[in-house]
Amino acid sequence: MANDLPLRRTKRSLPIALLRARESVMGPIRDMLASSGVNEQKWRVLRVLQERGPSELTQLASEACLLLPSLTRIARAMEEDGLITRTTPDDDRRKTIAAITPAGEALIRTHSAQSASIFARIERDFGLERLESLLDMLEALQALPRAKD
Amino acid sequence: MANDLPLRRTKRSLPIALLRARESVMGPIRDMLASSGVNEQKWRVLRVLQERGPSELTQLASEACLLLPSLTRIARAMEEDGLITRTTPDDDRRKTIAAITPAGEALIRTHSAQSASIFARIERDFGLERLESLLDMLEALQALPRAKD
DNA sequence: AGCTTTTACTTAACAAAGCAAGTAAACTGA
DNA sequence: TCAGTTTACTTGCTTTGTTAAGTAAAAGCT
Repeated sequence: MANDLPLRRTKRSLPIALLRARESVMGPIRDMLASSGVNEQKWRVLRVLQERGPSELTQLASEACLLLPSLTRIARAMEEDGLITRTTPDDDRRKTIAAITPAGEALIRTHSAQSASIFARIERDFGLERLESLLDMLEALQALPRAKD
Repeated sequence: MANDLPLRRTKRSLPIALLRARESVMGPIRDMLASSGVNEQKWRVLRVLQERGPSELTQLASEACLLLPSLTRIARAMEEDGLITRTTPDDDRRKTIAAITPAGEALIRTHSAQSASIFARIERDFGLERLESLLDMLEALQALPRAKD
């Protein structure tokens, strides 16, 4: 119905901009983790478990931005590496509760200074106010009602 | 050095916010494409070729946010599907030039109204000014100097 | 010209993403 | 109580991401 598409003139693509920004932010983190046997996804899982405490896999997947099939496999590997535990609660044996282990917490501690410095750098170069504003917008974007086809 | 980490109190994570925002934006597009045999990546390749015209694979990969090995496979599949052509220019036979075919353009046309309406919806719900501002910030974030470890 | 380096991809190998289908436990309603 | 549904995962399969190694053409150096 619009006789002029929004993308036509500016050529700026939101999906591409999000991809590139993500790559910029996660690149240094990937580098940081490269030596320690955990990847970005496992790092996210550890961080969520540390902050939220023991969690059901569905909730954990949602908070770590992983699909359940991915988390199933990642969690198994992390349990084998001793970074997390998985237990089935007696009151509902469909569920699996994941929890971080001392080894997992140690791994986070190992990298916490470096991780903090990466984000401090972004905060400094990008500007704290601007960063807060960006986070606000990203959250708002995410909260937008989903279009139905 | 900071005695209070920026992430501590707010708990807002830029990587996660970027992931979630991307999922919000791309979800509807993935749904739209689901029926037509092309995925998100192939869609990006088609869009770039349509906008920029015939392109070398390296440049195309960079603009479509793909690594070259991924693009190699995707381009082969798309050529087999008749969506693009690949030619080797005589003046530099290392290169491969990809170009969109009429069938590829037709596929874009098939979805252009729906795609436009998805972005129009975002523009309306999110606000045009805010969206422009978000794009500015994402570009600035991406342009930040990369931290060296 | 002949040798090395650089450029532009391709191939290979393996982990991870994404979708669909499967399983098993809990719930729900006759 | 028992079939049907929902919930919470798990498994299987294909494609993609990622790193490393390989190939072939062009460019640069002597």
